[in-house]
Amino acid sequence: MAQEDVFKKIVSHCKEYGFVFPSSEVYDGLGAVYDYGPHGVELKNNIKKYWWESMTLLHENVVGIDSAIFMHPTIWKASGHVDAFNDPLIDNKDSKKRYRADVLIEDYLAKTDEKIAKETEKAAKRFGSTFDEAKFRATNPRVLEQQARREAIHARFVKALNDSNLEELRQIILDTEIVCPVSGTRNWTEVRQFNLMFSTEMGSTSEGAMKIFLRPETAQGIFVNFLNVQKTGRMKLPFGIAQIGKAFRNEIVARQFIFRMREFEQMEMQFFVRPGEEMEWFNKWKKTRLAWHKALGLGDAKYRYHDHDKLAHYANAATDIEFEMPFGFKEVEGIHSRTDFDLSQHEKYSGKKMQYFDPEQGQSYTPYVVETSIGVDRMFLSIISGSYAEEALGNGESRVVLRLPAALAPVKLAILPLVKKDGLPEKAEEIRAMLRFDFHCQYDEKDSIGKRYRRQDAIGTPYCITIDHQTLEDNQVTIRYRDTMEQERVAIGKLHEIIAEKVSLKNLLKKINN
RNA sequence: GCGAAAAUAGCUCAGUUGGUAGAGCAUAACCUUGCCAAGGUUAGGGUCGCGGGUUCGAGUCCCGUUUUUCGCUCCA
Repeated sequence: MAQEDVFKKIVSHCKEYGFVFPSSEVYDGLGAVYDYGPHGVELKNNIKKYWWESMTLLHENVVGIDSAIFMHPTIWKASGHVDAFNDPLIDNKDSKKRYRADVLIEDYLAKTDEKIAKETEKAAKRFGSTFDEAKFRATNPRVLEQQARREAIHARFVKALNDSNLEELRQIILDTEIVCPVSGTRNWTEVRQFNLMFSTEMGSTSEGAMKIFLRPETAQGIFVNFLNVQKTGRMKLPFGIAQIGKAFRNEIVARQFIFRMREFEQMEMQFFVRPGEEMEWFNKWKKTRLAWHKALGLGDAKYRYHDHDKLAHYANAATDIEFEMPFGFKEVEGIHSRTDFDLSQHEKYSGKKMQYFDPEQGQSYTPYVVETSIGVDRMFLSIISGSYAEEALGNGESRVVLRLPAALAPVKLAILPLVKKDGLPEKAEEIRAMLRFDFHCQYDEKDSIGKRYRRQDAIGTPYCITIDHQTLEDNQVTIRYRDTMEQERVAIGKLHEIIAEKVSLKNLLKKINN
């Protein structure tokens, strides 16, 4: 089966079994926004719990916060998002390709520099040892002319960027006769600004309203609370702050189901370290985070690191943890060494000191930060894709099964009376009453037992408990395992202990800690 | 945002040169069976994504629009 078909089936499966629905579906949906259904929200909550406990239980020096989505607008100037999330874009009408207008002009400037350098190099060869490069550049008319032209364009470019003058950016592209690398034509559209941050207004009167942004990442809520947490929690470096929360990005292209959404949820941890020790911690967290993923047992081969060559403006090292989705290896988590960029920026913009006094070193400094940032929704998708299987059974039949890690499954066990008479439902109800406070149970007496097993397979329920006539005599039930379809007879009194051991998050957490 | 394709029941799909909307599975009720789905009877569920146009008549043809998929582009 082709990979795209598998992906389509997973999307259908998510809808059909109440994991994920398109948002506002009765109104034709809203682009790239999705809702989680009854089983979806359970799975998602379990994922978040697994992450949260791995951070806060396994690390004494990692604490949590929950910061507001609304934040002071200057935060986004300090973080660089106001600039970096505003890309001026231009399309070539012939090739239908889209480019960043500023990148096109930067490329042109770089090419001009190259030309001048080549010219100079050629001259150097001609003149040999008597060549004076500075003098050549200052006197050669061709070079002078090119240089002057370049400087003029550069000046206009910088001014246009500062003024956010989109028409001028387009005019520069026209004046420099930049052509589309693909079509080779100069048939350009207008330059348009794309703001990747959502904005709204705070304040109920129009004149008193302040434009504020919905956060495009949760990290800044941690940075601006760095000192609050450090001081009130008596935290000593190194330490981390963890947060789970919604973030919003007005993506130009948002696609591939819940992989790239406009409203999404992040689980981020910012780890504050002494300057100079960041690479050590970066490597440590790289390992720890991969172990967290692998502990789920979806298959080690489905994960890989992807180190960044081009680094973002704040980072001095960056790696993605990628998962093999049905549409290829895709980023699920990013681990970044963010240096002291964020804290320094907030110090600069707020005018407040963002430093830590290190008692051991007897001095203050701005900590460096190692970040782990994971998308809950991407994690959800990776787990569903990694668990989804269509299996042929020996008897010529087949089943669809979600091999979810037991600790994350939305329903932990199904309680099934073999027939709905002879006192079996009553006995089943007794067992349910005993287990319902500890495990998410589902009771089902409809249809044949085989059919009910398949229904549970489809939502990933790891264990089914079947009550039969013999149960009434010996107080034993059958426990049926989702993955192997094997059955075992156990005493009712032992059920709690057996299930608890199998579905506990503890066992996952122990795997990472080793 | 551009290009291409698609949209009919919860899911997967059929629907003839344009003539009053169908199947399988799923769901609900009852009967039957009882350890790996698809026995019987019955029921509910669709203004065919939405809006316009052509036509006596549109699920079907045309235009627009929304959503989805793929490619381009972007991706902290």
